[in-house]
Amino acid sequence: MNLKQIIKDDIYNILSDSLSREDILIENPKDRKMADYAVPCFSLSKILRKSPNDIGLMIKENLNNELYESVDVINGYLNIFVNKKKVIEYIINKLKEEKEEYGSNNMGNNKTIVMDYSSPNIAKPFGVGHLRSTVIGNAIKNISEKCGYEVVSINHLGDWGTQFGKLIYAYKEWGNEDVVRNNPIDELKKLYVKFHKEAELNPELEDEGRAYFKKLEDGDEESLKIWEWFKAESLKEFAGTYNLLGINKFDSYNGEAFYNDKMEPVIRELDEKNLLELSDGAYIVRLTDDMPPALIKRSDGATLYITRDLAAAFYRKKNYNFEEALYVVGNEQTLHFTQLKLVLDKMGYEWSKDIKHISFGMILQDGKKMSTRQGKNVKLHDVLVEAIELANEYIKERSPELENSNEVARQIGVGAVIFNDLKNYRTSDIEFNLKDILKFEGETGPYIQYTNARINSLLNHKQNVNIDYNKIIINEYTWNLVFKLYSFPEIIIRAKEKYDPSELSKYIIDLAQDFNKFYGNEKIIDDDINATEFRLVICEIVSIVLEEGMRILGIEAPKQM
RNA sequence: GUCCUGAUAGCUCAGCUGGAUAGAGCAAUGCCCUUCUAAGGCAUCGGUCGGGAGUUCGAAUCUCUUUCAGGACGCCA
Repeated sequence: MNLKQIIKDDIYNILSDSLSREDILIENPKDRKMADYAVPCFSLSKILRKSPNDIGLMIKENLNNELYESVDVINGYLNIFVNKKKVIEYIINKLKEEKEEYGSNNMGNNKTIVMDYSSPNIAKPFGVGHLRSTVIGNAIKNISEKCGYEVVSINHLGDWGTQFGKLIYAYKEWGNEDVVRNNPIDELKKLYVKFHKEAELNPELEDEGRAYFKKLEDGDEESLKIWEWFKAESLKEFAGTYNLLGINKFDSYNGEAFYNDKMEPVIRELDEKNLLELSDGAYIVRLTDDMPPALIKRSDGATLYITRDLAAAFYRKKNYNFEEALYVVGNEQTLHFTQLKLVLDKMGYEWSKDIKHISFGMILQDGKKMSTRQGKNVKLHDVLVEAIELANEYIKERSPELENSNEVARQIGVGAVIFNDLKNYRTSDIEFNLKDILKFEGETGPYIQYTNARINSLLNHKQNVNIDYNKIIINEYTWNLVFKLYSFPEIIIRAKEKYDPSELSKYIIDLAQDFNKFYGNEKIIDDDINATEFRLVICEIVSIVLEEGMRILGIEAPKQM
């Protein structure tokens, strides 16, 4: 049952002579007291040459469907209230039948999406910056799967490139094996920061860094050994952070280094297609006039970011035959991905259009970009630990006898951090603010978790008797809440189309708010068994959608808290 | 300098393809736990939607212009 579609069809049947289906708009009114659905008649007024009110009245008189409870015409709007009992009964039955499958669709059946996300840089701390890619990517993966897509998740580790040349140089110059072994990531970060500090005074160091990367690419044994060591330490440390986050399953961890032996054929093909051009000793591909060319090979012969990404794109197309390839990478890399697509397009691959840069806003500090080079990046692990500690304090104070409180504290603390990152529009920059992240009240992850835990405790009173819908009285709170559930499938589709988890987060917050209004203004359990059961069934189906929404967002749902 | 984003309440942000009195959360103030989890609910306070012009029945939303902030801009990723 698609109410909007039904309304559209009904109106179309009344007016069909003079207009097309697309001319009929169905809106969700801002003020729910106005209507369940509103049809503005202003644009129809031009086509039909009648006043909006007359059109509304004309539709109203011919509208005849038991699904509508009442129809009014006000200020040029046709306001429709649907038959609440019918819709509620429909939603309850649907959710009881489909359970967590509710909201799924099959738009992606037999289609594969390859997703490149998280992708932290080896030998650097896992910072809050990479949290965004991880969390947004994970949510989009779940949303896509909900839409029937096969998703291949790739953690494209930043484990290759000039930065390792710099790091190896810094380690050999200033590093100490024992010190690094004791506390690898922090020490490597110090070395990395020191390198850039020194390089500011002595720019020749940049050349040293490049030279070491070139050595690495040429297979220099000592450099490779150091690199492998750094990589292993990093992965060890990252695993801890991923486990805390609860996002730790990727189909592939093939990072940039994986494509080391897969770039030559790409370069050859570019050459064969006469796209390669020598410029200042480097190989470039010219794109459009108003865009800098893509640098394929440095003048010393070493490869670059885009070279590896080209090789990766071919590898993925060949191995996964993707419908879409999503790159969940920050805003600041827009130019890189525009260039990547253009190069593929110039090579004649029409699937370049399926490559999509899912960009997101940066995490700012004092209004500016956080920079690892300056040592400013905040470690995600520390933030998570702090959030979990705070959750523990809440638990000690409010539910001291809670079992497995450590695990619940982890779920809550992490839920707060994840939700904080997902609640805003994907492309907006976020100011890093520990105070906001550590807020457990209001529009937060813990608010949603708390709402669901509350429902869970109510459900102990359920008796599983059949509901007599004829005896049901539906008030404003009940109707708003159930009607909200009705729009969940649309929200999933919108989140997929926009590649934006915030569509879902906003919905889930709304739903939790509607539930808490319902809960706060209504006594759920009373002497009337039929009414009590009805309210409990509503609680039950709300919980199904809340939990499914949280699962998609990557937030765990403790049963008690 | 060129290009791209953005600017909505004291703060953080919503506002779907232009549509009915611009909405939440936080902060502030006042209520509500002898009744289902107060991480909650209710109420009050708070806005010339950065400025200016235009498009039209109608603009926070579209166009132009201007100011401010951030980002990107060949050998980093």
